[in-house]
Amino acid sequence: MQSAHLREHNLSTVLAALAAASTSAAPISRAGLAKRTRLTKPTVSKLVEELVNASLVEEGEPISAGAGRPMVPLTPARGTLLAIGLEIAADHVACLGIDLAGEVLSHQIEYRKVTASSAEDAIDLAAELLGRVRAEAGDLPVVEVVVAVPGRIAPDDGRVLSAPNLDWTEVPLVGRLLAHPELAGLSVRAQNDNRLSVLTEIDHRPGESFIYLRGSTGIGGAVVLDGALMTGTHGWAGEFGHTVIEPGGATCRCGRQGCLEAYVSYHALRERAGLGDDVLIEDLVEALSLRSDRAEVIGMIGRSLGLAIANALNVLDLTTVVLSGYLAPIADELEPVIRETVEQHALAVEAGPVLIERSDGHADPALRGAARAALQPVFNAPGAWIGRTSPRSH
Amino acid sequence: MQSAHLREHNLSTVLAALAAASTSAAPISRAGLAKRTRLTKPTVSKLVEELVNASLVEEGEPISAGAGRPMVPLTPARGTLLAIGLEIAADHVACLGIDLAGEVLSHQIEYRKVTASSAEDAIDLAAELLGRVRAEAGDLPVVEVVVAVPGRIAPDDGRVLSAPNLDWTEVPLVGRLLAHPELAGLSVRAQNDNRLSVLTEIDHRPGESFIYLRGSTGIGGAVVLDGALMTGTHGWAGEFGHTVIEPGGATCRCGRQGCLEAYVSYHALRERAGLGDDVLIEDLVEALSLRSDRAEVIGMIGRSLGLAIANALNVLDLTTVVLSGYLAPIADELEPVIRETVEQHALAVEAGPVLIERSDGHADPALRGAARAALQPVFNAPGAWIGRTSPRSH
DNA sequence: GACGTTAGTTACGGTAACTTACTAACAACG
DNA sequence: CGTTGTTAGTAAGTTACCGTAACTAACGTC
Repeated sequence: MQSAHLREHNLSTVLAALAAASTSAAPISRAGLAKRTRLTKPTVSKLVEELVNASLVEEGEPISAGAGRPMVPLTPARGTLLAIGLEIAADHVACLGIDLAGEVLSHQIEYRKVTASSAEDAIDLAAELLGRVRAEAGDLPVVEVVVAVPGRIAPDDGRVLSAPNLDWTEVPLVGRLLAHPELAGLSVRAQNDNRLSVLTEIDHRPGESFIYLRGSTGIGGAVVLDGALMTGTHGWAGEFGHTVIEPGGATCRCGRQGCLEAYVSYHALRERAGLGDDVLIEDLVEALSLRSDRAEVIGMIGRSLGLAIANALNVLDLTTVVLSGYLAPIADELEPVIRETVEQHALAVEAGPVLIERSDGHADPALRGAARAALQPVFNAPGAWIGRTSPRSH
Repeated sequence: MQSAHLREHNLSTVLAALAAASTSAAPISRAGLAKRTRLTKPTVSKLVEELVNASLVEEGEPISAGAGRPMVPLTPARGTLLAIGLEIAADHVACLGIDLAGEVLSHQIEYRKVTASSAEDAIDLAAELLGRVRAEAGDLPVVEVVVAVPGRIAPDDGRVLSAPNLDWTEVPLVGRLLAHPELAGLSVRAQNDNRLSVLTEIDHRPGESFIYLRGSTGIGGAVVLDGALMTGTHGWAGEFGHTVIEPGGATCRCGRQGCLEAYVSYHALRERAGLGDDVLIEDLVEALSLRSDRAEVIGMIGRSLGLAIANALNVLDLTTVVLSGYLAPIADELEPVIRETVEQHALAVEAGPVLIERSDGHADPALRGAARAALQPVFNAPGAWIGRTSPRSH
């Protein structure tokens, strides 16, 4: 490491510690940061001074906590930078703008059916919504734009390889977005929606390691190691949907046999429950609850998930599973079935209990996660953003 | 990061780059290190000077390569520090002492059946062999001792939880070893033998990501991400042996059903081939090759492995698989079967070919890996070893 | 033997972080 | 109401690391 990078590294450390503290609990002081980062007080003061001058951090009113001089609370600056999340889903397009503090500066959503033929329209709409968000946020400097898509994305150029839910194949999403004037000169990335959803979960479980399973159209997911999202070669790590749970079993929409999704995807469940294709994902659970064979269906879902989870836990040696999406509302019922299956097959249980937990169901975690991801460059390299913020308004 | 750590960090960087260069190809010069580490020549010179003075690095005779001043080749110092690997296996106990250059300073091995009742004897023998190694190496300062055991080890205190191959359960291995005078004051760690074997493989594939599968008594393995061994919560990540490949299938020795090991472990194969339990692991492949149903057996192994591999590849999103142990000699025959199964089930194939490769069969990779692991502290924190080496002898 | 080239060193300067010692602002106590 | 103790934050000076620029060293080539 070169000495010039040392400052950058420490700036990043301080800003990250500051953000972590202010999301979790009470804001933190310079002295507190010094303790957490193991840097000295003068060093932290200098770094904080730099961050405050650059409008990346703001000081609050001094707070007295018992004896001693009151601390000056530090928080990520509000309203100085704009991070933008976009979401393209089967029935809507949305855009969310947040600032460094995670505060929502603007939220735009349009409900519209997105299909293969309307791909261009959806992309145009996304650009338009993004334009509205930028305007409503007061034309702040934009950190980055991250687009959530329910499909597979080529890591190099942001092409959507396939998004079954949208009926998209080979859509050059990022390229098309960049062609719009609203996005001129911006940095745009696309990501799988499930992988972005998990970012919201990571915020609530800093530094933890867990498997994340999300039921939406298919079964998506992610692997989180020590608070960091595992990527894999193509950025697809944690795609549990096509884990084989029964060799030669039911045929999956992907053409393979015995995939988890052949048993517990939205479509598989809908068909099994004898429901029409007009039942929304959100209503699937409720529709199931009306049926007499509910327990049986829950049991089937639980055993299928349990097998996939057990294998994943064996390979990864983790002990925590977080259920999200339409799995979250039935997590309590699924838990005993999954637990039984996991305990039959997973090795990790030898060392202690496996935790099967429910996600703290945030509204639209994918969109929020996309915006959070768009914030990341600032925390990774604060130095690059010094001098590029809008001066504080209030 | 504190400024004092910067030096340590750069020392580590330089030493690691130096070691990497000298294992792979021709030794490297100060100028070469400067290029690789992106530090400047004067900085590298200063750091190298420190390492040379500390007897961690040694200079060779200048080598002229075309025009310009000849370079001074730098290599990790030989015979100044001792890293010790121990191995406790079903039929032998061994000890290997190497120096920073990876050169073998002493190798001791005793063939003896190790079982539950002879656990104490085996540990005594290990300590004795270690004493011989230290003596033969000339009482050099010992970096660390790492013990390879074919079983599960508690990460906190080095207890062997279970080692089916040795018939051990709950053996306080590290504690017992430390009680011997030969190991007084040394740092001792225990590790699973398969996880240590993979270190030898990592040396040959620096920075790569792959799944490692090793056939010995059971099917062990490891997951390597960007050249780093994945640990998991208990240090068991990559234990593929008990991946479920057929729910409700054959009963495994672990008591579960449908495990991979229930189909392709040494015992399972031996029984299937109708061989007695006097066939050594090393001879298993040869014994199989004499049978008329060889192709069928290979097919069964390949399909079983393929399923486990496909699921692991799906979850981890990796594209390379390395086969080792008794799987290595039949890797060429297994490859087409595994490939077919993987292509039927794994998603990664959509993005390109999955590579199924054979390990560069080193002799006794577990023991060698243990010694390599025992070397690691020096590369991680060279500063701590400055002033603690034995002065060069030759 | 002058020149170009590559390896490595020397001298110097900038910068970041640490040490020490201070001031600031409060509570508790008598 | 001052004194004392405690915690937050600042100021000044020092240390140490690394980078820059310019050098020397040791070769091959023309």
